[in-house]
Amino acid sequence: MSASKAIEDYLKSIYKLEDPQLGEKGVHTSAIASRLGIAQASVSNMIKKLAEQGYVEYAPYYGVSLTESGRQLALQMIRRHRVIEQYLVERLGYAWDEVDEEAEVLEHAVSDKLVNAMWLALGRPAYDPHGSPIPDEDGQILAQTLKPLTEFDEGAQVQLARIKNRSPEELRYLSSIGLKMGSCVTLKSKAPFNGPLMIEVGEHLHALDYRMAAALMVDVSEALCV
Amino acid sequence: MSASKAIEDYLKSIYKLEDPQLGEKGVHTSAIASRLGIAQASVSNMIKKLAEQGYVEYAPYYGVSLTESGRQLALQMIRRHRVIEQYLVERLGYAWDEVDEEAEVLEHAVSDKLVNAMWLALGRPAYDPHGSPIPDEDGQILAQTLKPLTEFDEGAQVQLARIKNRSPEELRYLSSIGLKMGSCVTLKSKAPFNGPLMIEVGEHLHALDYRMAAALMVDVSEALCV
DNA sequence: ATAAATTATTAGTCGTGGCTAATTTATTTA
DNA sequence: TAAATAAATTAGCCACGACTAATAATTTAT
Repeated sequence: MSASKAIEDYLKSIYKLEDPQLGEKGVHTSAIASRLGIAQASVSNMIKKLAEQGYVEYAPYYGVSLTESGRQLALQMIRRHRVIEQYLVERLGYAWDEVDEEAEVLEHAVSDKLVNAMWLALGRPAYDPHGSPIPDEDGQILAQTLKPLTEFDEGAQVQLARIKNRSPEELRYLSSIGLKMGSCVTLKSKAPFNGPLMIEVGEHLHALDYRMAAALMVDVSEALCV
Repeated sequence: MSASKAIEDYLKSIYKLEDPQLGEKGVHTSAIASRLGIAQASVSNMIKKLAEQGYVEYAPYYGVSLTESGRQLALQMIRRHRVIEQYLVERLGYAWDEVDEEAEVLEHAVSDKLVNAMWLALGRPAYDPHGSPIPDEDGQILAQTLKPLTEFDEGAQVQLARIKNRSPEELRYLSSIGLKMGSCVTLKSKAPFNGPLMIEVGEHLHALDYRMAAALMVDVSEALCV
């Protein structure tokens, strides 16, 4: 039998939570609960089931980690999500702030065959509309060497390569100031204490909240902008 | 709250069951059970819920019939299903025998917005890959004046306009003998007692089982073939 | 080292949507 | 008309995946 929507969502969440913290510790059930917006007790129960089915390993008070089988399933869901997003933008006129909601539902409904048909129709894209890499059919995912805009020094000229986890509203705002994938951004100044950044996008100056700037991932090899 | 997958499936089934028998009687719970492949007792319970929610009217031992709201929802599901099927064939290289299974799942996952985007991308098609009419956004559906091939006399030359409810295997067989939407078919002979029909499709002669022939809907205004 | 805070678990409940078995109601048929 | 058959319902069960409330275990801070 194939995994339920709930299981798919749990595995995807665990993957995303263990991704940044490089392997050191397991993912806490509380983190999963908060990410999925459900009660901790519900997570406890589900983790037990995931462990029984071989998707995760679990040690109480230490955390959860994905097994190979769990990681494969998580990556499959991420692939589905990102291919769908890219397809909606490229072929059905969606804007980048409209695709997440739709993909969140569709990823549980599409077959592998359909995902691959979309992926091929698009010419095997490597990235989704937010610049996130699309895992290939075997779950291989491109390692990106990106840094958040906030880590650059004043005066840096960089190219926008990816936007992480922003709400539709924030994405619309970023569009409205002219930002899109590949945009050239000049970092004019950084206010202290993680304050706002002043950035230049195509002749125009904008103040950007620190947390939003931290979601803008740009290429380390600067000066791709001409 | 929006309807669950189960409710959507029930309403679609009831719609399809009450469609041919023009309004006279209600749809029996046993018919619904057999169509959905579930137990009659389960249907009894669900019908109660559907009635509470205003989707159907129900009189025990008489039958179920859709209310206006139930009919709208059913037609919305049928529209989704058929738009998806047409999109898969036209834009993603699916064959007509492969689309039903995929659409059956996707119809519960796509938004109205996505269905309309697909429909517009296709140029507002009026029919799906099997020749079934696609309801418009308001649930209006084109009345077709088609008759099954079995009702024609020997010698009739007709054009294939629609194929009803055939399995993927049967659809593949029909493809393999050269039949597709719009194909010209000459009815050479009909064996008695609902026996097989001999038909000619592009110079080739084939014997066709009566029940399969009865699923081939052709245009009443014959001789569209040249 | 003990108190406080965090983390996790257990027990018991709920809604959804299936199931079987037993029963009731209608309809046929003999 | 009575018996057989068919159709529908009720009662009681199950799995899934959520919930709250109460409890237990582990860290962290004082």
